[in-house]
Amino acid sequence: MSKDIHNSNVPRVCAACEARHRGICGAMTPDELVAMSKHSRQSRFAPGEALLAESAESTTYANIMRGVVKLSKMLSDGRQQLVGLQFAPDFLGRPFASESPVTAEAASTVEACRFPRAALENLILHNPDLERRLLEQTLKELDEARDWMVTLGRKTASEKVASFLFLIATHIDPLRSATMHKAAFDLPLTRSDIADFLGLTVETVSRQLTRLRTDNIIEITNNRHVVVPDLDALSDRMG
Amino acid sequence: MSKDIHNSNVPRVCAACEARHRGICGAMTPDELVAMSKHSRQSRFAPGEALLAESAESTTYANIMRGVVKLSKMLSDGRQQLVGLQFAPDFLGRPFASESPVTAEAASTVEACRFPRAALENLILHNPDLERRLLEQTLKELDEARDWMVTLGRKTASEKVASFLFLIATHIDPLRSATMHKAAFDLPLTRSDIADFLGLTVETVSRQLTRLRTDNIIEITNNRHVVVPDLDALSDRMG
DNA sequence: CGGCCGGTTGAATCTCTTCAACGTCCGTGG
DNA sequence: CCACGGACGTTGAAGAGATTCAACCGGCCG
Repeated sequence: MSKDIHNSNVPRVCAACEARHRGICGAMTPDELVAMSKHSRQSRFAPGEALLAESAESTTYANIMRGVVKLSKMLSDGRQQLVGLQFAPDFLGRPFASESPVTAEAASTVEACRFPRAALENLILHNPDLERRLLEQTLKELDEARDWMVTLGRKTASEKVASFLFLIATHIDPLRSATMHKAAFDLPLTRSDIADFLGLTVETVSRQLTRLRTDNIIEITNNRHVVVPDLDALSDRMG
Repeated sequence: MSKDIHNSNVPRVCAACEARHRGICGAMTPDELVAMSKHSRQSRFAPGEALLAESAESTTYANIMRGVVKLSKMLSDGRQQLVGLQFAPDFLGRPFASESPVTAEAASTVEACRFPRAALENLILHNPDLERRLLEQTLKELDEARDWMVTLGRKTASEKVASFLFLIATHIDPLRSATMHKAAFDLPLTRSDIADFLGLTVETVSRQLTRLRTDNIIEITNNRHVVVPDLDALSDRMG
């Protein structure tokens, strides 16, 4: 976070940004950040607001600075499936394509740094590291998607819910260490979102959550706040 | 296919290769092909043979020249999920990582062009187009994975089987045009593989196949050969 | 206050799985 | 040569897990 402390060239917004040294911005020089920040604009999205629409034209990309974004796809009859969750400092948008293959909506309140497609694509031409970062994020998303395919295709309802809670517990706080055995967080998704993520119904999700609660694997207060006293006990339920 | 016809520098194996102008090789100059072909070696894999093992060290990458490769992941108790199918001229392997996150096995007889990790990674340093191709293939795989998540999470057994047949019908023959309404092919997967791809049991797959057959959506001979007289009728069953 | 959204719980239903039997094909070995 | 065993596939009957339908609760906003 302090690599730029002696470099007054770094734009103020970037110097203060959590994501400055991560995500694609981590591959940019101070000069490049200056160039980008001229085109970029920070904006805030309320839960439910769309950042990208499935198979719709989009002329901007974004970096997530805070909050959780849900990626989803829909069948013609309205059935919906969440195909990914994104957290800071993830890059949002489909490189080199004007159409996004997915819908992206703010799950919680989201702050994002948006910039035009062309600005990034020009920068890439001169900075191969940037393309490398994009490739690496895409590979990470591919790994996550494939991991989730196993959950969707082969796990039971209770294993799915446990897997979801574990995913959130380990991703929502970028600062928490991997060795901690306890976790506490607010669920960024409604029961209905969770159901769409897991390929289940709301009722099934609700039943499995109460079961995990009565089995003392988790505590729930206010419907949204979850405490996991022992992550190992939770992961034992993931199959 | 004839772009190299006046260029005697292109290695003979590459000039004859179906994938010469596609996949990552399409981004290589004749000189680069020469350099790569010094390190590469074509090999053949029988159905069931492994090309990569999940979370195992791997020092080679490969391009698929012919056949179908299945990518899979396994849970600790043995439950298995196929997370992707790859066809010529797909690139196989995880760029910039020594461990593959998935197992890759030949489904049908596969011919592949293998080369050491280092050879490709060195080449990438001098040829950004190559990295672009890798990014594009990764994005394509990500899109496919997310499409399949919808199938796994939200479709019924019969919709899943129809979706699978449609996927094979439209991917197994690289030459068929997208406008053709009829398709005929040999299934590259056993019923058990299909079940693992769809998150179902073999019995359910078998029942849904016979149902599609008695409904005259498909014809099956020899358990493996499938004729789809009307792809539109099939896609009506995909949900 | 009334209505709506998000969530939980119960009972009935249904889809898919499980368990079991059986058929075919094919390579092996007595 | 044919009998045997195993891999692959289909079909039937019983069972389990998730869905569907319905009722209900609490909080919030107009």
